[in-house]
Amino acid sequence: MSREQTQQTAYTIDVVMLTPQNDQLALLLAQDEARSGWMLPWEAPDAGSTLDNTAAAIATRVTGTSPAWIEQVAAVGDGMMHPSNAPISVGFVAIVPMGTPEPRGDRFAWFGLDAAPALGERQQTIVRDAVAAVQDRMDLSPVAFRLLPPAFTLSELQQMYELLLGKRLHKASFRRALQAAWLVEPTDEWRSEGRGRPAQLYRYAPKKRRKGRRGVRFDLLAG
Amino acid sequence: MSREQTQQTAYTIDVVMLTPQNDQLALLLAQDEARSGWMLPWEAPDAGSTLDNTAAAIATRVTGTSPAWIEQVAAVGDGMMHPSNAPISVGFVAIVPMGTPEPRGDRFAWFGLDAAPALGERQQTIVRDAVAAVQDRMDLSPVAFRLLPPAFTLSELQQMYELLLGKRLHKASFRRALQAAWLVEPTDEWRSEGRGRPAQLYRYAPKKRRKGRRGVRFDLLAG
DNA sequence: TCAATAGTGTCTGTTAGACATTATGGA
DNA sequence: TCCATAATGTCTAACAGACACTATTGA
Repeated sequence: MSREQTQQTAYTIDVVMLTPQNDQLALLLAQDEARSGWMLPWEAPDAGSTLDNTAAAIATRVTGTSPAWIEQVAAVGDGMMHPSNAPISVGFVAIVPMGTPEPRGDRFAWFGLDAAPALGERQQTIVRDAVAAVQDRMDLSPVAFRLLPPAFTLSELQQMYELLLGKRLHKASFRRALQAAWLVEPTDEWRSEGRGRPAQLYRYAPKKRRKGRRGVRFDLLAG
Repeated sequence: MSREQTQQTAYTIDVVMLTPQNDQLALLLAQDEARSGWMLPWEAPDAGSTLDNTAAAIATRVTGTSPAWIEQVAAVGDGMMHPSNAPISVGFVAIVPMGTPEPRGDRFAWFGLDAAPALGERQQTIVRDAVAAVQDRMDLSPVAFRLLPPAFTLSELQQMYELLLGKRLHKASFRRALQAAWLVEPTDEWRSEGRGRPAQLYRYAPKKRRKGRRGVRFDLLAG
């Protein structure tokens, strides 16, 4: 993120770091001294690193821990404002385990997704696409499990899915689907959480690989 | 695609153009004189154009007609060979209506996907991702309809879907799903295609918008 | 007539979602 | 005791896929 060179850089890598916080997603932003505002952490790439490596390095350096998941979202191009003067930026989403300590210094801070300050046009686009990408690709990747401690209750797991997907799920259906997918196994521990019946703890233990979804769906096709 | 400047360009836009041809997907390649081989059509961007506009312009110029669908696939980065010396390339997929005439000159040619000559590492990655992107996003976009003439038989439509998705579909289920989605309406014309009972012609006429797919699926989650 | 393709009806297994019920703790 | 939460069972509607059957043409 150094802007020592006033030189035009070829492109930047911008990372949208998300973490569960207070039952919603929080976004990590960096201070933009030049504009006395906030921005996504970004970097001009090192020659020789792959895009993914560079993005992962940014996430790791800023949060002090490895992201649970990181994936490219899209390249966003010209005609949009960006803290750099690079003609394009490649956006990444990273999901950071909950409870990650506040990033060092006051140059970074977490913001609730709804309470985040306005960003430049290009970074705003990247954030919007990043959240959509998480929700689209969630069910192809066991991200949720890496955001939880090794032992968790099924309610916690469901809440994590709901947070990442941005919608409520049906409890019985959720558990049936979990069981059918052979993803978790029960431990012999139970946890009492205030009121109500204690919940059994489970651990992530994928056993089977299922064939992809069947059939055709014409959902949303009418456009 | 001009390589007049030996200068390093910031990035390139590479377009994977696909069209139905002989019951399989065909890929449009350009001659690479410098390497006496073939390559994806690519271009260094104009300042001021968006990525999408540049990609669409490439597709239109090369094929002489507007693509039926075009979408960004991904940016592919460092450490991979590319006809340019740009550090990254942004890949796009374009679907071109069938029956598009051969591109002008002998600098371009269509190749069946399986019969295409080997490309550089980076472009090979882009082609692989492009085909996967078509198959992933097909059911969110009415691409298939734009590849067919305004009036078509349901068998033709199904074959188009099978071609784009790369898998066989069940006839009765396909038609039921079509009907449920209110996407087509019958005309009063019929077409006799050699043997067998003539098929009724349909036209694309989306009427309803359906809610997204429901529930959670944990398919493929065990990884 | 036979072969080939279009189009439809019926059955079955699966599953999402709704709802109800039991289980088990804390207040 | 009442309340809150966990966990599970049952019912229904929707739907994918299999299969069979009818319809209508060309050879």
